[in-house]
This record gives sequence, C-alpha cells and structure tokens, in this order.
Amino acid sequence: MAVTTNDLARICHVSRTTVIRALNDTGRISPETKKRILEAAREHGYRPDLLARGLAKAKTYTIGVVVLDVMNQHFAQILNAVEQYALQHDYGINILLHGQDPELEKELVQRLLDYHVDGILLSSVNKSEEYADFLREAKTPIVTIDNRIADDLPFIGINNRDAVREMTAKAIRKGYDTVAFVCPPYADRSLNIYTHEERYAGFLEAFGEAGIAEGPLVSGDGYLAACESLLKQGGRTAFICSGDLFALELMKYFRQKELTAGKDYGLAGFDGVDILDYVVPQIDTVDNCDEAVAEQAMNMLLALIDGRETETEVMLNVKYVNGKTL
Amino acid sequence: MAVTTNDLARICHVSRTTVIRALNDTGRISPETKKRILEAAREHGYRPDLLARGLAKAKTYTIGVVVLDVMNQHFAQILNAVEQYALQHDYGINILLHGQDPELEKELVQRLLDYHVDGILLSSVNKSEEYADFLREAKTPIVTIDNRIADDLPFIGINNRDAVREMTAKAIRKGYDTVAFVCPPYADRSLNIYTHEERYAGFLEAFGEAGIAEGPLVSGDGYLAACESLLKQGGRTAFICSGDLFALELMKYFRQKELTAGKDYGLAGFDGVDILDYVVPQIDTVDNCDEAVAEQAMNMLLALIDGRETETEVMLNVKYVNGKTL
DNA sequence: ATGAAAGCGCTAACAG
DNA sequence: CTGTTAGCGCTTTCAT
Repeated sequence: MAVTTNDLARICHVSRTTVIRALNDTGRISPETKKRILEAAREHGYRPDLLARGLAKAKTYTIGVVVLDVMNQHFAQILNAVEQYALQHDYGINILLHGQDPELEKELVQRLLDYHVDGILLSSVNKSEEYADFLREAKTPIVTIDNRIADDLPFIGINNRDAVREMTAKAIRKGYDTVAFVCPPYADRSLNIYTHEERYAGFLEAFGEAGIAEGPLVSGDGYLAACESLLKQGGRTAFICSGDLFALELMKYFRQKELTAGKDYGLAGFDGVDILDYVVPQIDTVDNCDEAVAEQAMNMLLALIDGRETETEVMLNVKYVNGKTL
Repeated sequence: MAVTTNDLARICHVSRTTVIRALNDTGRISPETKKRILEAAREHGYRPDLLARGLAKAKTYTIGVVVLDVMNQHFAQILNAVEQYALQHDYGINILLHGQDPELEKELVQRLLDYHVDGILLSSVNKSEEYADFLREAKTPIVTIDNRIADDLPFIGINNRDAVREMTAKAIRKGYDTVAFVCPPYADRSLNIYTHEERYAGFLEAFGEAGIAEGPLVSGDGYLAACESLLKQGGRTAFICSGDLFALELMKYFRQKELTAGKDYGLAGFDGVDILDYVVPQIDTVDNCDEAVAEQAMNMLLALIDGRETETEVMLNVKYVNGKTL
C-alpha cells in the first residue's frame, strides 16, 4: 500500500497534524522537524491522496471540460489551450466528450459535479429550460462556450453574426447571382444550434443591408445534391458554409463533377481549421480564435471559482481570412 | 449543501446503512422502506459523492487516458473510441494531454494515480529505464500504445514495420531511382520515437529484400529543403513519410514550386487521417486502425483491472490505402 | 511548536 | 431485515 500521513507520523514520531503542517507548510513548525518529515516523505515516496484531500477540503483543483468531440479541430484547439491555462494556474482538467448527445452531455456534467470539480467549461448541445435550470442549480461555476443556453448563464462566444454578414456582403458585392447558406444536417431539431443560427442571421442581415431578396438556405442530409441543383440553375453561385468541414465536403463533391471553387462557384467556410492550409484553392474562411475563447473562458471560470468579480458574457471579434474561392 | 446519506437517514428515520442498502440495492431490505428511501432520494435530488465513494471503496470507475494532444487525428480517433468503450462498461474517463513533454507526461500520470483511477491508457514519449520503473511500480494497471517503453509493460501497437516495408517495396518496384524516408523533426533525442524507428526499420528492410543500397533518411528541422535537394539531384524520387502530416507539408511545399505529387515525385504518408479525403491528388497512406487499437487496449486494461487473464502484448495489422501519389 | 479530536460522505464487517 | 461501529486519508479547529 501507499504510504500515508499516518505512516509518516509513526515513522517520524510526531502527530499526523505535524506531518500535514510540514507537507503543506502551513502553521508554525520547527524547521528541524519539518525537514525530518519532508525527508521521510520523499524517501518513502509519499503522495497525497487526492480523493481524500478533495473530500476534506471540498476543493479538487480540477476543472471539468465537456465538449462535442476531438475530431473537430475547433474543440481540439480549445482543449489544448484550456489545458495549458489550467496547468499554469495549478489546476488539472478532466475532459469529457458528449458526441452531440444531449442526454450523455447531462450525465457527463453530472458526473463532473459528483466528482466535485471546481468548475466546468461546457460546449453544450442542449437548449431546454430544464437544462438551463439544471445548470443554474449546480453550486459549481459553469461557463458555456459556442452555444448559448440561456441569457443568464455565463457565456463566452465569438461574433458569428457579424462575421457571416461581412462574408455574405462580400459575396454580394462580388456580383454572385445567387448566394446560398449551407448548414449542417441537423439530426435532431431539439439540439442547440445557436452558433449556426447566429451565422444564418448574419447571412440574412447582409441581404437586408443590400436591399435585395434573401438567398436560399441549404440544410439537411441532401445538402450536397441541393447545392448542385442551385448551381445548375445557372448564374454565378456562391456558397457560404457554416463551418469549414461543409465547405470541404462541398468542394470535394464538386471536384468530382469537374467544378472548381473560385471559378465555377464561390465558396466560403467558417472556423479557420488548420487543414485548409493543405487544400487548393485556398478557401475563404473566418478564424474563430479558439485560443482567445479558451483563455477568456478560463479566466471567467477561475474568477467565478474564486468568487472574484467578472463579466459573465463576452463576445469576441473574429478575423476574416481571405482565400481564393470567393 | 447537497443532501447526503446522513440526511436521507434522518429524513426517513432509518440508519445510514439502510439508506446505503436501498441506494445500492445490496443486502436484504424490506421493499417497503427501500421504496420510501429511494423516493426521498429522488425527491431531494440525492447524488452520491464520488470522491467519498472512491475513497471508501478504493475504486473510482474511472480510467485515465494520457496522450500527446488532440489536434492529431490519430489521438482524436483513439479518444473517441476509448470513451465509447468506457461508457459501455460503466467507466468514466479522464483525458490528459502531455503535448510531447516527458516531464509533464509523468506528472499527469502521477496525478491520475493520485486520483486513484482504476487504470491508465498511455501514449508515452518517455523511454528511460527510470520511467519504466516508475510505471512498473504503480499498483495501477497501465496499458501503453503507440510507443513501447519496455518489453514487459503491457503494450498494444500496430505493425508499423511491415506496413512501411511494403510501402517502400512498392516504391522500389515502381522504379523510383531514389526512395527517401522522411521523419519528423525531433526536438529532443531523448523522446520515445519507437513508432518512427519501427517504420524506419521497415523502410530499411525493403532495401535489404530488394538487394539494393538503402535510400536516404531525411529528418530534422530542415526536412523540406532537404527533400527539395534530393529531388533536384535528378532521377525519379519518392518520399515515404512517417506520418500523413509530413506528407501534407511536403506536398504543400512542393506545390509552391509547381511540383505535383504522383507526377514530379512520389509520395506516401502514414496514419490515414480523414483530411486526406479533401486533398488532391489522393496520397498513398496506411490506415492505422485507431478504433481497433483503442478497443484492444481497453479490453486489455479492463482485464488487468479485473485481474483476469489477458495478453499483455498485441500487434495489429494495418491496411494499406492506395492513393495516386506513389 | 505540537497534539487531540472531530469531520468530509460513503462503505463494510459484524451484530442483533 | 435493520443498526452499530470502525475506517478510507486528509483537513481543521481548538487546546496545550
């Protein structure tokens, strides 16, 4: 078995309390005995039991992170940044993946709460009021990113709407006859798709500002074929995609038909994932500044944990990345 | 504060033990009181304290996972598969990222041990004997993947050597005058690069079998320029890359020089990452079967945790993926 | 400067 | 079928 404070106490002929004082250098203790105890601790490979400590202190120095998955570069970048930040602040992290399953997401959050994490960073796919209540009732600080669940829950996001408005406006300016918005196929309308809704809103705003009729919305499973139909209707057509992966899929699909982005059709993505670097022609996109989001979110979370003053709603501006496809 | 078994006991006018018995339906208990207790538990939103439970039972139903990072699709796929598997077996997971830092890796493993995870899945970058000892001394089962650390540590990997031998043999058969092996730039030679070493070994074996002189090894920071030099020496040249990302980087670099893979030079990667789908021409690669690795590793880990019989060394065969660049 | 004692919330052996 | 008791390992008053 592992050596405990009790063992150290026996070994050093002192009380458990004294051992603790040496280990956590807290309270008054003679340098003499302290040295002796620390030595014994090292020698015997003492390691604090984090479960016991967490239980006793009601503080685990762990922050939980719940996101969709890690195949998506967006989350991958967030996670990297979050771990960095956490380590610098002496916190550990506990990453869990809900894979776009609202039920699972709730279970995972619950599990983290049951493990007494000190705070949770959450990219949710839930949107019900019940769920919002569930989060509100947790005594543990929870900061949400990506999808907003309720106005009063701490949230940090990016300016999706403005970014897409700008992008769409650019397409309109460039004289495309049809500018369409391409959304992911939603398996379940009860999912929280706040980000995509915001992007779509931005898309619509651009038409309002230009004073022309709104372009079509392409969504759902058959989106590739639907885009093809649009293109076949004639006229120059651009596709504003609500995510780089859709843009990539579309490009791949059209390439099979001998159609080239930037020439035969316009194309823009969103997210600014790394892999766009390897694709030609370079796709227009928006860098959604994952590191900045992660950092802001962690700042907010740690502030909430420490009971410090903090904003509970932040909106970051993103950067348009010029490509050759729009 | 959250409601505890103590509270429930008081509320239901029974002892704490009885409450436990109702909650965990263990031992004999009258259906009557059990129902009453469960009702009260639900009503008051009772949640077991996982820290306390873990401490008392010396079992946390959590398995720790330590990998490099999540930007790399290889790990992303592993993690997805691992979480799936864990959930199905009523385990939770705790993902930690070492980012190729050996010291950090050790700290993270240590932290997981201190948290009493029941088992650890580890993709290590360490290779020292001390580290092997450190792992051996842990009373917690640890299964390693990707890089082997020591012969006696549970390990599950893929047949890197054979795969690269085959790939290299193909290049030789195709009549390339020069076939080079491209390795990642290693910042630190003390890192464990077992997988890459195995791949390089396979590369060399192919020349042995063909009875011709070994092709060059390109490694280190200036690998792009080095590859260009090779190409400029004349003759048909193929690059066998020890990872898709290097192949992608190389392709991008050469594209700037107006050189096309599969025409002006041969190219092959390794890993079979998804994003290759979006790149033209399609790069020859090897699918390293991450899901299979994850599943086998988890099988092994759970067997070790349960003290069941199990192999502690598995080598999976991988699948060659034909592209258009070799 | 050190120690004794109670407690975090849950579990497990042993009685009755 | 139910209760009593002790304990997991660490923390934290409160004494001395």
